Amino acid sequence: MSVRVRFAPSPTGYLHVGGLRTALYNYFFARKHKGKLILRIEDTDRTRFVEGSVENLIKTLTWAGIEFDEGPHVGGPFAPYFQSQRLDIYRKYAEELVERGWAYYAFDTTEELEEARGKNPNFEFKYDRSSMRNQFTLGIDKALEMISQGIPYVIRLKVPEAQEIRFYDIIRGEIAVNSKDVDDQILLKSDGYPTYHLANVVDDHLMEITHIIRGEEWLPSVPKHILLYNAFGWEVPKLAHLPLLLNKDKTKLSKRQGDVAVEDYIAKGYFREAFVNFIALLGWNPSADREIYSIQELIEKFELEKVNKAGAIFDIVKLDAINAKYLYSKPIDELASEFRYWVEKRGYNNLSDDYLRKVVALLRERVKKLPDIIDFAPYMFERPKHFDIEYFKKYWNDSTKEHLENILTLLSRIDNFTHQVLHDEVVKYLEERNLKLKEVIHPLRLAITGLSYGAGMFETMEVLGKEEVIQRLHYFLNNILPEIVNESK
RNA sequence: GGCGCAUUCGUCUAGUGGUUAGGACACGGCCCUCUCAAGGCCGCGGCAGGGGUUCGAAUCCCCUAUGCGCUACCA
Repeated sequence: MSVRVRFAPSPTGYLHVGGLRTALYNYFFARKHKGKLILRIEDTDRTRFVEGSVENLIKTLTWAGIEFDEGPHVGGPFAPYFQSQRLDIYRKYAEELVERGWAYYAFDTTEELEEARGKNPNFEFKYDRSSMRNQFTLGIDKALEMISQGIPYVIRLKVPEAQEIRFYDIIRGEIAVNSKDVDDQILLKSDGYPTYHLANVVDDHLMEITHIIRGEEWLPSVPKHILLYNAFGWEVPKLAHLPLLLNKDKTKLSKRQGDVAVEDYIAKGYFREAFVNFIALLGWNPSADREIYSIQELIEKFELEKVNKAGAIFDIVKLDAINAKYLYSKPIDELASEFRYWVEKRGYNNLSDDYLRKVVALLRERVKKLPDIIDFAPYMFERPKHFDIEYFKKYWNDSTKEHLENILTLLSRIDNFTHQVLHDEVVKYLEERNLKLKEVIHPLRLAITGLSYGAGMFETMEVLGKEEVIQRLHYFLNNILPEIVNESK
């Protein structure tokens, strides 16, 4: 039997990083086993629907490199997979359950339920079939009459009194729950929409899903699903409940404690390969001593059996480290063209491809993300406005000004403005006076960049170019230096 | 409260009865060095606790603790 798996998000806004990982594992599993990956939109809660989120979801999933075989915008025998467009199907199955005695009509209003719940503080509420308003207490004739009169009703699952429900989870092994702890779950809401449980079971069966790979938060509801599969006489798909992604404080990863939308990380400038790589390794690891994998390798190595049981904390420091590894190893040309996007976003237009290539080549080892280069080395994009006064104090002495002036003259005579030539000429100048490079290189850095850190100074000057370097030195000596001398007193 | 799941360095993890418990990130030190990085070397640091089973347990069983999840006409 060929593998068929699905990713079934709710269109409530954006793609959550936990959702991305679930999607990724489903994708890996499908590709590895040459199966199909289906996208199904679980939009059965009309109150939570956010306009445009489906498009957003698909866009982000595509960014991550996930391709679907069936579902919205893909086509296929079941397309479009919007649960909101399949209401009649769920209703039909819910009615069938009622007819066969596995479910029943109930008429309790929200207020009545709230009141009943109020009597049982601390979440001890369990729907009491024998005292609430439903077809058993009212009588089936009365119930049908009420329905025909248009009185709102729901269909609830008739959970057996005390029956042990066992199931096997690929990641967690054997799990047993007693049905006495399972509530009479609503299957069909009064607005005619199904709840997750019904829609999910019906669709997974109809769409011939072989493996359900989803988050651990669904584990407690598996018994309800098993009951449904049994009631319909359907085979239960293989189950695999993924460990949760956690905040630093080990609670379920959520907003308010950092960014949880994949789009936020795209906006920050993480590479898709790095982000996917990082997310994929949260809860699963193909080996002991490696952490950089291409999507193709992740697919080849993926094994559900090796997925961890415990939740994993989403640590952005590790993400930065992985992103940096990609930054150091990607081809310069690719980086440069991507860098143009970030640079122009900051308003720096008219920079040549060649210049961007050089800037990236020089600075990528010093930052974690491509756009970070702009903040790390702003002097590559505009002349420094601020000068680090502490840095000035540390390396400046009485003869420094004279040396800088001499070096300025020296530089203006160099035609082959490469870092090697610059280095040799400056060192020669210093050696003639028995001076060390560090006595002048720092003031030079301050004058040209304003900062105390950055790439090699000669390399930096080469990239900036002769004209720019000379102008900056001039400007510094004439306009800035008197100011800082004053200031540092 | 009930039910369920989980627990290896700070973090991500390797490990499936015999290992000096391995790696990566972070952190600290050294080297390199014009600064900042990168890189190299070294270091710090862990099997939640208690009982068993066994010649032998991070690995198997039980209990405890802790954490998390679920407990909606939300998914």
